[in-house]
Amino acid sequence: MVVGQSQLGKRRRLQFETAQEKIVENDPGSENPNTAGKSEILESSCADISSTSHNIQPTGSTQSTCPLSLSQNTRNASLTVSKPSGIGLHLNSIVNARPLACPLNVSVKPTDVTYSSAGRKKSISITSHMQNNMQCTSFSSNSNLVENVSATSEEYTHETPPSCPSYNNAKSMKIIEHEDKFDPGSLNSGQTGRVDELDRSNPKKKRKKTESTDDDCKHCNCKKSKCLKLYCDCFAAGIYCAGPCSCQGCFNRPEYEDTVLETRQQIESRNPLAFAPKIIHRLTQPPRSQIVEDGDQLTPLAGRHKRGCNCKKSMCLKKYCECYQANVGCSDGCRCEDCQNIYGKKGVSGTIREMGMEVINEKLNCSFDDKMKVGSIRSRSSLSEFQKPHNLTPQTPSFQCSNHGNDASKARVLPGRYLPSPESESTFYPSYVSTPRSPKNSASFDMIMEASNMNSEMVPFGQDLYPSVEFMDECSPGCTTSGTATGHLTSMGDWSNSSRAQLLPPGGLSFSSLCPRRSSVTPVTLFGGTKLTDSQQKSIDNYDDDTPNILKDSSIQPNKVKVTSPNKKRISPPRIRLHELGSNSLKSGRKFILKAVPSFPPLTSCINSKDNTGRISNDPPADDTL
DNA sequence: GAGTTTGAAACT
DNA sequence: CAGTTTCAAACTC
Repeated sequence: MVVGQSQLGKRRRLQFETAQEKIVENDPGSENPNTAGKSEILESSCADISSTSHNIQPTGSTQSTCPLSLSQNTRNASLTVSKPSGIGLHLNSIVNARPLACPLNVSVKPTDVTYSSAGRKKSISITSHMQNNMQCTSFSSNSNLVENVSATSEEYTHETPPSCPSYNNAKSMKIIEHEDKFDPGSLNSGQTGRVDELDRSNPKKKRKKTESTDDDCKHCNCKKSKCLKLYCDCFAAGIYCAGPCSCQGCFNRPEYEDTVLETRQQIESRNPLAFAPKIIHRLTQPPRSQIVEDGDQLTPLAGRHKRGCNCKKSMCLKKYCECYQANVGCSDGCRCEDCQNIYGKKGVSGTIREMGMEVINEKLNCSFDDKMKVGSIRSRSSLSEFQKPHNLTPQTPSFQCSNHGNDASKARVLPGRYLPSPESESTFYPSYVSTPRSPKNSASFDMIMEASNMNSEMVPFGQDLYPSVEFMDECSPGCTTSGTATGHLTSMGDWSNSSRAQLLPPGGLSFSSLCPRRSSVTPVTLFGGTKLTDSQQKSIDNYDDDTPNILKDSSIQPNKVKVTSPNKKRISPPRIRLHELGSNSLKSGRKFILKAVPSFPPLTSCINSKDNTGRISNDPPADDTL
């Protein structure tokens, strides 16, 4: 068993978070002499876990795993996270930080979720299963994420930075108190951890080591930015600097959460999607023609860079190129010169997009509701299914509508598009955005991404960038395989009735970072079921530029389902590729958005057929017709 | 390990 | 919006 030091650092970071809980009660400024020892213990346990737990474990498992074992007070993983009050979940942190090679599989048992009090903090006992070499669960101190996970009662692959606590919300950040006081002016982040101190002396070594071990946890080496700019990988990823970092004068630390949040807001005010994932993955398996040879492997052009690169000299063949680094091909949006990106040269990806659009047109044959439902189901199932290695095999997904006799020809064409509420989706999307550094797993991961996300090439960016309503489905207990269905997203008021409700307090998720544009389920007619106009296409390419800031903040009130008036032109993702996942992946039905879209054309084939299959039968028919 | 190159981010 | 500067990662030696 080889445990990289970076991994140790990650573990330590986990330990950090848990330790912080205790520290908060005690003396935040004093170092706990026991911490190091605990850390070591934790590391050992983690190492054991990581070395042995490569398979996804049943959600029901109550054995504590690494992160949980970090808990100082309990055997079970007791992770105290603040209950966010509408503060943003920094999904990006999860997204970007996660290496493809080490997906974090976090399963949470709803029953394990408990609230310690009515206050902001709540204690959530979670059962976390590590997959591959995941060292820690990165809940980002964001209870929402945990909540969502719990709500799903479903194990899913959560792509998070293994060791880096994200500071999605200020409240949660406060929970995280480092065991030592940090002096931004004189210390670097490495000083926070004893375990890591040994590892941090040489950032470059660390970097190489990390690369060699597929350890993609963010670790910066900032000197001047104080880790408060996007230059800083940690900051950009929405995580605190910690163990592996060798930054100097770091303010990206829990102690300075106010500063961090303020800075973040400032940056977001400039660019609402500054913290959004840069790489947008495609939903479906690309055609053979879209697969490029990558050595012995075929690397699917699983996505593309959101904004595109601007390489001048690297020819997109080095990691200077963000596209290349992300293992995605360059697209027309790139301004690179002499592009030689092995994953796809500039201009090629445009073909993908065009193809996607055609598919969209073809697939828009299901009614909106059907699509949404299917999408929800698909997404849910996709998460559950794809998280399982055996399900990562590219299979021929079947569109649910078509599977049930709902051929495109039969299905009604519903030009409308719907924007899932940010609340519902943002929590997860980042989870599926991969980082490029683990090419060896990129294929499977991309599939996951594809399963969980709309093809960026095919849908407006505002859509595919985020998980969308479907993730609400993921979280919907009623739809989960675990059968802990309780909440119904259709009525947000039902939160209290379900574990999900408990987990997703009305208090609010803030997806400002991730879903600034999503207002809610909003029927739009932008795509009308026909070919996209140039402007429409352009909007796709510039999805992140037109998001009103207010949309970001609007998501702060999660308890309210943001039912956007149809007049509001939020482009919703055409769930065209939901079929790709295959009908068998459908676990149950959920009508989360139906009430939000009251005046929509009646559902028919897709859902009904789904009901016929007995998979989606729990929901009242009324919802379907809403 | 130091220095250089590179391109994103930030600034003007 | 374009040009410039700053920055840190990637890369080279």
